[in-house]
Amino acid sequence: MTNIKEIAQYAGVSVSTVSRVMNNHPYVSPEKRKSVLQAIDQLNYSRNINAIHLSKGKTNLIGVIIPFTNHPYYGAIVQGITKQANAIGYHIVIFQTQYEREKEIQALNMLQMKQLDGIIVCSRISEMKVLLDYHKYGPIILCEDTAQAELSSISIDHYAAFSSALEYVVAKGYKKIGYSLGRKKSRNSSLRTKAFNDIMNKYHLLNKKEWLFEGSYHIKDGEKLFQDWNSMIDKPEAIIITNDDTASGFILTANKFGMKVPEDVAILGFNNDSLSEMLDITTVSLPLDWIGKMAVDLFENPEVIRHVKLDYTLMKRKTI
Amino acid sequence: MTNIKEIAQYAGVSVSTVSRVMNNHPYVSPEKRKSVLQAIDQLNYSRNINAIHLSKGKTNLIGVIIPFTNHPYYGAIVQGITKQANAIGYHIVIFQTQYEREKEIQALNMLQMKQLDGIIVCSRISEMKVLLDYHKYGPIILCEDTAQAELSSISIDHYAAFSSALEYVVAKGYKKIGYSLGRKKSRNSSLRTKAFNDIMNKYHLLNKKEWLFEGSYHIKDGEKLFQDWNSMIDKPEAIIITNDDTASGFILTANKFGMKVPEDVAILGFNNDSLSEMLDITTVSLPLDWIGKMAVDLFENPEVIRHVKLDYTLMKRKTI
DNA sequence: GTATCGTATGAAACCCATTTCAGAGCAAGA
DNA sequence: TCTTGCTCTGAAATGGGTTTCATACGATAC
Repeated sequence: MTNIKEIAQYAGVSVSTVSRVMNNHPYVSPEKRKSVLQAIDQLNYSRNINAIHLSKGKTNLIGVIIPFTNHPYYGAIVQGITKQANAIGYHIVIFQTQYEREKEIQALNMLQMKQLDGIIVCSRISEMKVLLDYHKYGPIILCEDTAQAELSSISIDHYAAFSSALEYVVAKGYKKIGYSLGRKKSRNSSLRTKAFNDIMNKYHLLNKKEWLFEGSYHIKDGEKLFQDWNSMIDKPEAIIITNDDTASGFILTANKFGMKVPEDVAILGFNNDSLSEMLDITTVSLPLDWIGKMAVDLFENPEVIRHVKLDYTLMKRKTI
Repeated sequence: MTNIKEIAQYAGVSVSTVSRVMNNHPYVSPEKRKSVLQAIDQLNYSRNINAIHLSKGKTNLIGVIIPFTNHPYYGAIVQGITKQANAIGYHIVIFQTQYEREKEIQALNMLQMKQLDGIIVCSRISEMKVLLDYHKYGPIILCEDTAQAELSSISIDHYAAFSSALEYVVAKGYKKIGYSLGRKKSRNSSLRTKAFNDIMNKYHLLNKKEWLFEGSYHIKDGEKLFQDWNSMIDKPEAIIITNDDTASGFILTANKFGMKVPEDVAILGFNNDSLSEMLDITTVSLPLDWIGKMAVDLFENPEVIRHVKLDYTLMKRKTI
């Protein structure tokens, strides 16, 4: 591998001059620039970026922590992140945790060791104080509803979004209402739970423990959700399902069993996936690609800690 | 930031010894090891990985080139890659090209500049010779059916898979058969086209140009596909659709228009997504996560150029 | 005529670890 | 007693850039 020294020799200049040419610095005479360029071409030189990283102390790499790659919710966020990151000259390293804490720590360690310039946490496992601990090594952006003074965040107001969804269900006249979540203990989930409890109290509606369903991630989970619901003696008449994938699985399974939505059970989903559009699922549209874009924006301005909230939209369709 | 030198000083040893401790080399006396460990703890030291990368000449990073992140096909492959890569101590950098050549070149340049130890190309844009050009900088693994002597590859035998799908359609008695592709000019597509032409010739069936549909990627494309099909005067009675996402979009749209599958039009998909299972779509199951896993295996053994072919399975369900 | 400023250039310091090489000390085998 | 051979250690070379600092020169300002 030829290096900058050889180029300097070949071109009859100093390494500084070569470096200046490579980085488009001014103050290089046209003749020297030309001979450097020639040397680069002749010797087929390309810089060793690891040396640059070492020297500059940055890598133009952002770590992205997600639980799954093959999921529309995270796929959409990652899409948004990638686009914006590319736009500002960054690339992203994917950390697929499958909710294993260790994988998340790996990413944080890479921040500490300077392999990453920053981290975007789409779904968190560790406690907040662990993240705060690592924040000194570089910006950590949270995609969750938080008010941490030290960490910027970008999120949807899940409390409000869920509330408005539930208000809509109530307004439609449903009284026996259930809901489903992914992980019970995630930040988003707890906000939704709070919203659910508050609204149900407000209208003095029955809030049955069994009508909270867990483990809704993928389309297949919707199948299980239907079976759980179907095996109940006292069934909720409407279910707010945490994402459209699971909602779709529920509805398609229901149809197989000869049941109709919303006649037999009303469904309201989240995310406004293209699948939900196809199935005419009433859902709360979340601007996922914007979350990604904004996360990168926040990363770019680490001096200013901000908590950005994005808007949601209720898409009224035909499942409730 | 404290560095290895400071640790050495603090612990009263040489940097070599510190390095030995960090890398678990033998031949360090227990006392020195202990004092180094203490120093590390005291000064809260962590290695600068960029220096390690520079020194070792590798980064434990694999680039992955895909067109989209939010797509089940690539999501599944990436899932497989990530898992296996993690297992051998690697991380992956995503290059989402959206079929822009420039993005692909970016990845190749990062290989050249040693930011990546290798590249897995899930969907290629550039001509083969471009890739061959960069192969000298590190292993490039192709996820496509190729016989390149210099590059390892992992693929499904798309010719055989498509052929057997088509044979099945023919055996079901269909004579007017169409098919859809993503990009017409991709390697996989051309294999499918060849298979289509061969089989149609074999059975002396009509091979109409208009019955080849393009641009099938996402579920929404299925909607358009249906409309295209529906507006035809002379319609094919069966369509082999290049992926389950598009097939699902087609079927759901058809249902909205009051048409039934397979009564009004028979559909056969590819990939065996969970959505296809839900919708009972007859499809060709492709082991996508295995593609990912095998790609990493091939990357790991760059001395041996291999062309691995994985098996497919026809999932007979209810849309044909 | 002199002070000042912008352009141009190279030497050297700096970023930070790994790894080779040489040598020291000590124990076991001949 | 002498030779191997193993354990342990540090100096120095190596990987390859960026950037600061000092300096030189020509041109403009006063």
